[in-house]
Amino acid sequence: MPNEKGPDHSRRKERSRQAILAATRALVAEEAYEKVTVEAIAARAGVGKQTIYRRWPSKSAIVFAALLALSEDTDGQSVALPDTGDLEADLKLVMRATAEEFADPSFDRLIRALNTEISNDAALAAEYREKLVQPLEAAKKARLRSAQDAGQLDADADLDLVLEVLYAPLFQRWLHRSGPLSATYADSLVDVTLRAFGP
Amino acid sequence: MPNEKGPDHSRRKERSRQAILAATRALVAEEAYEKVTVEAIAARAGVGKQTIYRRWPSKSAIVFAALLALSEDTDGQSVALPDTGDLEADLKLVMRATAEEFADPSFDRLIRALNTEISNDAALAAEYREKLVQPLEAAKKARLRSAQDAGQLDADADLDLVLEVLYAPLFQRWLHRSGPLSATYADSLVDVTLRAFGP
Amino acid sequence: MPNEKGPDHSRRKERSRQAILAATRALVAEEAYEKVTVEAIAARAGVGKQTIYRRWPSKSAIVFAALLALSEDTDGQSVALPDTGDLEADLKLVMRATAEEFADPSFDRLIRALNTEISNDAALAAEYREKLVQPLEAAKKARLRSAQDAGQLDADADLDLVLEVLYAPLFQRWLHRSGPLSATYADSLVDVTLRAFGP
Amino acid sequence: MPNEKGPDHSRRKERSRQAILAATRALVAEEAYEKVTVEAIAARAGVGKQTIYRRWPSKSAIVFAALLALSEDTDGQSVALPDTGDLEADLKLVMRATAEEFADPSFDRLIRALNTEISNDAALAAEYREKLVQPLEAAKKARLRSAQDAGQLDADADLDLVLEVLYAPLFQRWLHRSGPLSATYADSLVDVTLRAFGP
DNA sequence: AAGTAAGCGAGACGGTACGTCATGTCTTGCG
DNA sequence: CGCAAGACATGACGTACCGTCTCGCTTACTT
Repeated sequence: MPNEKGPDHSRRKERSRQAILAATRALVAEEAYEKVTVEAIAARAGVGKQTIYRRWPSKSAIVFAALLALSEDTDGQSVALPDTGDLEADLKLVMRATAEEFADPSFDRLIRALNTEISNDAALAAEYREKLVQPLEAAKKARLRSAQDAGQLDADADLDLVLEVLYAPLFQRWLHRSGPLSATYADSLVDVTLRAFGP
Repeated sequence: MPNEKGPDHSRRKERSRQAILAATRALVAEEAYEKVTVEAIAARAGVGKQTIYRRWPSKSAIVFAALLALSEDTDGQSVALPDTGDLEADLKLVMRATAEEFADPSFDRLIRALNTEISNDAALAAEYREKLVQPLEAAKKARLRSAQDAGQLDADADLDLVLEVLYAPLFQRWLHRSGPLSATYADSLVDVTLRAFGP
Repeated sequence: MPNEKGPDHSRRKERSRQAILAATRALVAEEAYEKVTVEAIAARAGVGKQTIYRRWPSKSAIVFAALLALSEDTDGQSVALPDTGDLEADLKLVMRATAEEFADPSFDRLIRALNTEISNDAALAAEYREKLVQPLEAAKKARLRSAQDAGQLDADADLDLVLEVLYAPLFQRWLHRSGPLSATYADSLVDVTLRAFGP
Repeated sequence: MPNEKGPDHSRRKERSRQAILAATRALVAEEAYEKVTVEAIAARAGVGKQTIYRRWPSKSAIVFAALLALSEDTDGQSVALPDTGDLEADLKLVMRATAEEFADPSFDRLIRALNTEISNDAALAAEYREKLVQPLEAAKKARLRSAQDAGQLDADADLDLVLEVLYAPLFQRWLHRSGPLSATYADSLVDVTLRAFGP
């Protein structure tokens, strides 16, 4: 039995909440992050500033929640990676898709904003890891473990390390804009990883 | 030919320039980056705000210049990596040193500030690559090329890719605080890289 | 003819009404008027804000109603001034009492609040005159008329003017804090008035 | 020798100060006082809000300063009342002028605002008395003293009281809108006063 | 005694203005 | 003449109230 004293305003709450998160995503996607103001979010969402500050303590937290909500929508489906039995093919598929994703300008701005926030706020970083990264990593590790069982990957390999070798170069290239995120590049990361951790 | 009309104010200029950069480094090292204000820098440096804005167009640029100046001081010495002939040993030495560096809190804040700026400003990112990253990468590649000549590394390996596999995982761990930056970890990155790109 | 559909909730209505007016008086008496908020009144009265706005259109109106209610309680008794036959003695009694009243701090704040409102809102001023001032003035004029009949006051005197000469100096001194509201002062106002309007 | 360390920015200061005071007077004259916002004053004056808050702590203080400045402009000339030797004629002239002044709508709003402030802030009231009221009262008393010397006024009369009897009824009528401020009314106040305090 | 509907407390909401803070520009007089 | 000092216009911040709007719950009357 829930211990809720007051009346239930959940319908209004939910409506304004969604309006705020949608407005935030729209603004972050279309402008530089520092130019996104809480006032602009409120105006775009058709909401008073106080309604925002009642729920979130800072712009970081709003942006974070906005992105979090985005992925929570698609939770059920996306947590499993393809497993055709061919590890190399499966990984290349995923890595090419990831590389393409980073190339989308509005996605780019969203993720840069997110990275800026979590880089400068350890608490947000922890929440980010727990809610977004870990579920995804669990799915990836499941695929790798299946590959280990099939003898396509060193059975003793540290899967965290495998994932880092696979993804970190792509991430760093994107963050520092230090090179093209081509399909070829995605493929070579898979090749390198398999050479390093192959049986 | 220098302008010989007036007195030589270059000494004052240089003195105030150094004071500003030092004050910036001190402030960025001791506080969260967003809390560092131009006014605080001016006050700490004993300088008028206009003297800062006359030289740099934005806070990003000041911070960037402050860090740039830091590494320019040690340019001559640091551009060469050790080359004992033992690639694995040399790399482990360097990687362990790098991992330790990231653990220093004031260095941590400086580099996080820098990363935030270059992640959100492509022009700064380009300058950063040109002035700081490329000289360092050139030195690293020189060491790798020496290893290729010695037959310790695949002669066809893409050295940019080698460097990414070596450094990007460490960088990502630090940025996202997703794991310890231990000597053991530094060593395994070298091991992985050598397995992937060994002859 | 009353609407006979529903039950009569007048008891609840009356109770909350009184609670609101009492809370308003208490707050206005104990704090600066601008710091009295509708929210505070509602909280103090243990009442929802809507219950207030259902009855009154503005804070002014509430405060006004609160003071109005205060004097309506004592209506029956207070509308007659003493008439001992000695005009001077009677007026001095009343004027001294008035002067003392203004000295009471909580009364002071209430009346200042009221004056602020009616000074800036002509409609409220009209209502104030009709409901509070005129009954009182009627009583005062009755006493003066009795004095005229007794030959103690010029039979042609404009009684409105007499009352102004008698009361306005006291009121202005209080409003502008431009001098003490002593019994001596009250007495001299009576003396002046009688000299001006005596037979 | 003044103890002023920094450079003298008095020209800019004075320009913005005058702009603020003028804008304040304009706004208070054209709208209800509660609807005058600091933001509107700043906008109208072409000035930042901070420039206002750097000088004055509250809206009251600005409005007060604005009105104060208004009368300080005309200080030199206005401090003397006419003295033709005919007290009654001189006073009627002044009282009629005063009554007319109160009828001007923009003056009305300004003075109502001022009265609201000084009624609710004792410190402001004191400053108001010192800077505006007392010089004026001194001038009025000088005229009355001249009348005493000429035997047109009781030599023992308390001049403060005389002034109150003369002006307070007019002021109260205006504040409470309790009657017309006609020339006839102005005249009767003079008549009453002379009857009360005549020789 | 149970049913019913008006009124209520609670408090979230869209807004407006507040007073503060940092930015980047402009001005003045000192050194 | 260049600089420190700092005032300035601008614009976002986060807070406080405003007056409006639901939401169950309470209450007083009806059946």
